[in-house]
Amino acid sequence: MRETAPARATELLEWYDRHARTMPWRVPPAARAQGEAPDPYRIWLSEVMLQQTTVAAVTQYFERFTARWPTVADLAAADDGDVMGEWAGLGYYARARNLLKCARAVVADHGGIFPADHAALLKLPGIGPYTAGAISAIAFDLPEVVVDGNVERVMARLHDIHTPLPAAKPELTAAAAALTPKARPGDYAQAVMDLGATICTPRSPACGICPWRAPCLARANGTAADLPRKIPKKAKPVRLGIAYVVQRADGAILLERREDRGLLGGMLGWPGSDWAEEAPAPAPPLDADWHVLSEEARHTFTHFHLRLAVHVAQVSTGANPERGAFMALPEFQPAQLPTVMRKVYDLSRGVLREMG
DNA sequence: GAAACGTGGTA
DNA sequence: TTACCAAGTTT
Repeated sequence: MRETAPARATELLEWYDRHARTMPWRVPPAARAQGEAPDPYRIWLSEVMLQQTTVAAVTQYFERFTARWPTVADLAAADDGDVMGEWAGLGYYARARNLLKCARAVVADHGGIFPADHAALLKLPGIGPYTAGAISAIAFDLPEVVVDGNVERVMARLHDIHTPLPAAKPELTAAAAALTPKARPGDYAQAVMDLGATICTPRSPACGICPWRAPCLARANGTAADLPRKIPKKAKPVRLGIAYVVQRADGAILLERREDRGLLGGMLGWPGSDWAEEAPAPAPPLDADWHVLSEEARHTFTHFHLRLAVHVAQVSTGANPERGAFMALPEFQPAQLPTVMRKVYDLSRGVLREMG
């Protein structure tokens, strides 16, 4: 093991001043130096969207949300279904449910003003240790230790830590705490994350142009690309199910709102079976002449692969389903469906056209 | 501590 | 095609 000089926050801040990425919610370092402060609502919204989600995916959702709901009070007053529909496609839908709960708590308990304090933020729905620190640091420039996946990777490499995650978390947090400066903590937090996203990347890190290449132990020892170590993930089982797509003669579509918990909770979807490793017996929502599509809808979730048989029927205007409710065509927006449900719809469109 | 919880991009 | 990965939180 070689020796290196310790890393310093100032080296990273100088790099950030020249290379900060542009994001719709971000106040760039030059503007911040002029005294411009970020909007805590926009920082909170972006941070919740960015949980386990890339900047590229978040940006368009962020623009739509803030155009439709410019303030936390606007969001708190929104219809639940509208918010879930706007979130559709972004994933981890508990975030959207907690987003609404949090907005309403900020209005009801904090006068519509986000608290700056880490402990107060942590009590709000959907805000955990990382997001509380990020809001406190970025929106209020408080010297919080902000540890996300980027920071864990950067610290593991800087100190050549081989302990696998998540056991390494306390060690990596301590390393991050030792580097967090009292000056410009908001810019510093964003700088480490930008570094992790653009230079100290998971695969093929660009060590040659890294502002911390001199102090980096993993760079010196040639281990950067192998860090951080992680516990291997379990294999995903396959689950099977049936989705029922029903169109009424007037064009209306049969949908149901899923329960406010668990997988895809609160989202619109097709009536259907449970999803299990055993193929389900058909249990259609109404009697009809069902057409079974030759192609299944395939989708992979966090912890299982899903194969959905798609059953399609056209019914008369007087049809009375046991489940779900008909939605008129102008109101039905496929973009408001979670991706797996949109895949089912896309497969059904050809048959629906033939029937209608 | 471990599992549940989405999706799209990339190798 | 498969597997890994991304600005985590909740139970």
